[in-house]
Amino acid sequence: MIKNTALLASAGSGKTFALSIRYLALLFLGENPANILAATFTKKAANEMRERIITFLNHLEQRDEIIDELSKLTNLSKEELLEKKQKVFKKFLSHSNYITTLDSFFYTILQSSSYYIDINPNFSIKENTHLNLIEFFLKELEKENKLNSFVKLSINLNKRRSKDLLSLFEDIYQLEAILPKTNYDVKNLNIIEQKITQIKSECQKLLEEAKASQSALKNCKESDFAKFIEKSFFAKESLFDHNHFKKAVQKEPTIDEKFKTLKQFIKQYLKEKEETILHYLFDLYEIYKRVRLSQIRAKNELDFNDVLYLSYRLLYHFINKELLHFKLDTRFKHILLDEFQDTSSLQFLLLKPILEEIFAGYGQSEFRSFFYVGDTKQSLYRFRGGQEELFDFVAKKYKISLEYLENNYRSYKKIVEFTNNVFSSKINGYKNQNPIKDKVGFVEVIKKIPNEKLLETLLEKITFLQENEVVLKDIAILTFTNKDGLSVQEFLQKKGIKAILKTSNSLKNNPKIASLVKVLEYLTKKALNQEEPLLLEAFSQKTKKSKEEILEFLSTLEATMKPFDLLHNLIEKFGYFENDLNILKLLEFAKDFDNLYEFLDEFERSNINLASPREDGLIIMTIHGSKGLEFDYVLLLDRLGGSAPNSNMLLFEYENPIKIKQIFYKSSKRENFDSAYKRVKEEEKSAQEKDKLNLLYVAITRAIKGLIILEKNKEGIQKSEFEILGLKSIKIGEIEPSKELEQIQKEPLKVVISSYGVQELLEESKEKAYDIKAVHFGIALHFALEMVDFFNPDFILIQKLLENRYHYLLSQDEIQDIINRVRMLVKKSQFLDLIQNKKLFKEQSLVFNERFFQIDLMASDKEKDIIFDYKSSKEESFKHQKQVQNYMKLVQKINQKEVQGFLVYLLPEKIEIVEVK
DNA sequence: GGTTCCGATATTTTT
DNA sequence: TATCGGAACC
Repeated sequence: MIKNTALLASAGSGKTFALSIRYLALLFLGENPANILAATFTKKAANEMRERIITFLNHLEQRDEIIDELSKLTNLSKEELLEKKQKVFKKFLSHSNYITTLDSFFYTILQSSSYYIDINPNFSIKENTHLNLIEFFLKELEKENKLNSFVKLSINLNKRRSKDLLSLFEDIYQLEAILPKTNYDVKNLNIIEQKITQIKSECQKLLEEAKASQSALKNCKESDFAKFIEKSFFAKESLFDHNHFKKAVQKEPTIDEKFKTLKQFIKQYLKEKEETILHYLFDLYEIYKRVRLSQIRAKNELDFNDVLYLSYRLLYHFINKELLHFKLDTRFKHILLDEFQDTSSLQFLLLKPILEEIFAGYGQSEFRSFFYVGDTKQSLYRFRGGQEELFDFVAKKYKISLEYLENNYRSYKKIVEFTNNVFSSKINGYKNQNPIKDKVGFVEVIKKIPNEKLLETLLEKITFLQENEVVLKDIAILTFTNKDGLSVQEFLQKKGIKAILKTSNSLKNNPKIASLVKVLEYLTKKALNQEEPLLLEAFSQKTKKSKEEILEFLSTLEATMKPFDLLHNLIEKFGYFENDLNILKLLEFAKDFDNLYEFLDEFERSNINLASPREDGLIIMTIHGSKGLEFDYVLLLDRLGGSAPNSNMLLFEYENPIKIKQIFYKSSKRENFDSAYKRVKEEEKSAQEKDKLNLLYVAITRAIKGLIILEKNKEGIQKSEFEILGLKSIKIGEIEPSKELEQIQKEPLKVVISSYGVQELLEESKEKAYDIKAVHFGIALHFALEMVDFFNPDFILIQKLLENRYHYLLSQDEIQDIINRVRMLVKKSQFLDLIQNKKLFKEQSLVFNERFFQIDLMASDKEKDIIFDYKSSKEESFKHQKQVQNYMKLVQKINQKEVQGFLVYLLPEKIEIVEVK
C-alpha cells in the first residue's frame, strides 16, 4: 500500500532503489508521470533514477525482488504487473516527467512565470554575478542620501570592511523568507557607554583602596572600550571565583556587586549595539536588494540564490497555485524527495504550496502521496542553508510515518562493523546496520603520521593495494578540501601514478591557470600606472623564471592586444603549455574576446569545468563530492592544512526549521554577558560538531571492499579531523584483488595536439548563454525527432507532445516550424534510403573514457553503422564535422564495423544531408 | 600548580 | 575569527 512516508535510509541501504520502486509503483497504479514530482539533489542522481526506472521496467521478468516490492506497494500480482508492463513503459516514455533536481525544478517555475516579476525568461545562471555590486550599491546610497547610514553601520561593525558588509546582505537575502519581522531602533550608545566607564572607574578606585593584585588592577585600567569588554575576567559569574580578584573582593564585597552591575550594563550595551546595527543593516538591505534586482534585470544573469529568492517572491506574492499549475501544465499528485536532510528552509517553503495541496486532498477520493528519503547522519550542507531538522519537523507537522532502512548492501562486513563501532556512541540515535554482503573486507587505521609524511604514507598504501592486485581505477582518495586534492594529484603525478582529480573548482581556480591570468591582470594595472608586482609572483614560481625576465617580456606586450594573442604569446615564450588541456580551455574561452578588461571580468564570473583527462587512474575527490557515490577501496586522507574558522557575523535562533525567532549580532566574548546569546552560540557550535561527524560518516561509508584511514599527529589548530572519533590503530580483514578487467581496448582517443587551435579536444557543445531561445528550439527539435516514427509519422501526436512539453518556452510558430522540418525529413528519400532495413537507435548514449556522448540517430545492420547528427543551422559546420568524426571513431572502436557519418541539416526551407568523411 | 592573558597562526564544503 | 601554547601572574 502506498502511504505517506519519511524514510530514514543509512548509507548503502538502498535509498535510490526505494525511491525508484516507489516511482514505479505509482506508474503501475496508473498515475501519469507528468503528475509525479521526483526531485533529487544532483543531476547525477536524477539521471541515475531515470535510468533505473527504465532498466527495472526492461528487466522486470528477471528481477523477482523488484516484483515483490512492487506487489507490496501496489497490491498487484506478478502476472498483473507483467501484463501492465508495456503499457506503463509506453506511458512513461511518451509523457514529460519531472524527475529532476530541486534547483532545475525551481528554475523551471521561475522561467515559466518570470514575466510576473519583470524578469526576462531568457535569463542565464552564472556564478559571482554580483561581483561588482558594491560600486552600484554605493552609488545608489549616494543618490538616496544614505551614505550616512552606511558609515554609521561600518563604524559599529567591529573592524570590518565594506566587502564583508555585502556578504552580510547576502546572508539576509538567503534567509529573508524566514526572518522575524522585527523593527529595530537606533540607540544612543554614548549614554550607556559613559555609564559603563563610570562604573568601571568606581571599580578601579575600590580595587586600589583594597590593594588588589597587579593583574586585577590591570583589568580595570584598560582604556580601550572594546578591549575592556573582551577581558576574560568577565567570564566569571562572581569575582569571588577569580584568582586575581579573590583577595580584594573578600576585603571589599561591594566590588563584586559593582562587577555584577557592570556586566548587566555591558549586556545591555551589546544588545543596544546589536539593535542599532540591525536597524542600519535592514535599512540598507532594502537598497541592496533594489540594486541587486536592477543588476539582475540589466544583465539578465542570475545566480543560484537569485533563482530561489525570486521563485519565492513569485510563489508567495504574485501567482497562486492555480496559475502555477497552468503555467507548468501539470498538477502534482505525488511528490518524491531525495536527500531531504540537505533541503534548505527556503527550498522547503517553495515546495510547501504544492505539498499542502497534496495533503488537502489526502484521504479523499483522489489518490495523492508524499514520500521523502534522507539520512540525517549524512547532512553536510548546513553552510549552504541545509536544515536536517526539517526531516523530523515535516514528519511531525504532516503526521507522516517514519520508516528505517537498516541493511547495508554496499560494504563488506569489516567495514560495516567498523562504522557501527565508531559511530554508535558518537551520533545520537545511531542504529547499527546489518551487513548483507558476506565477504570480509579490509579496514586499516594508521595514526600519528607526521604532516610532512602524509603524502608518502598515502603512496605506500597505494603501492600496498597494488601489490595485493588492486588496480588503480578501483581506488579513490577522499580529501577534505579541493586544494588537498590538487596537492595529492601533483604529488602522485610526480611519482608516475595516474590520478584523476574530480574537483568542483572551476578553471579560474586552477593555480596554473590563475597564475597566467594574473599576468594579464598585471598588464591592465600597468596600463593604469598601478604596478602590482605581486600579481606576477605565482607565474614566476610556476615557470621558474625571474620576475625581471617576465617583466622584460611583458614590455613587448600591450593591454590593448587581444586576450587570446596575449595568452598565446605568454604560453609560447615560457613553454607553459605542457599538453595541458586546461590551457586549451582557457584559450578557447579567450578567443571570443576582443577586449582584455572584458575578458578578465567575464573570466572571473565564469564557471568553466576543468578538463577531465581521458586515462584511467585512481580517483581523487573531496568528501562532499563523494556523497552518493561508492568505491571499492577508499583512502581517506587527513586534512593537509588547518581548518578555517567560522566567520559568520550573525547568529540565528530558530523557532522551528522554517521560522527564525531572533537574530543575534556576533561580537567577541558576548557570551560572558548574555545567557540567551551564549545558549544559541553553543547550539550553533554543537550543530557544527555534528556536521563534522556527518562528514566523517559519509567518508567512511563510501568504501565497498576496503578502507584505509590516514590520521596525522599534529596538535593544536592543525589537529587531525579524525580526533573526535578517537580511533585506534588497526589493520583487520583481507584485501580482495580486483576482477580481471574485460577491457575493450580502452586506448585514449588519439587527437593530435599540433598547435592549440584544435577544438576537437574540447567539449562539443559550447552553448552560448545569450542564445537560450535557439537552445530550446534545438532541444525541442531533437525531441520531436526522437519521438517520430520515420516510416509512419503521426504529426498530430508530435504536435501534442511538443505543446505539452515546450509551450511555455516556444511560440506556436516555432512549434509549427519544428513540425514542418520533421515533415520534410520523413519525405526525403536520401534519408529514408539510408535507414531502410536497418535497426534504429535514437538518442544513443555512449560513455567512453569518462566522457558522455549522445548520438542522435544510429542505423545499424550486420555490416555497418550509420551515424546521424541533427543540426538546425549551418553555423559552425566545421565544428559539427569534427564532432561527427569523433563519434565515428568511437563507434568504430566499440563495434569494430564499418562506420558512415552524416550531418542532417534541418533548415527552415529544406533538408541537407552531408556525409562526413 | 592552577589560572589568566596574549600573541602567533591557521584560513572550506557547492547545487 | 577561533584556538592553542606558552608566558605571566597569584
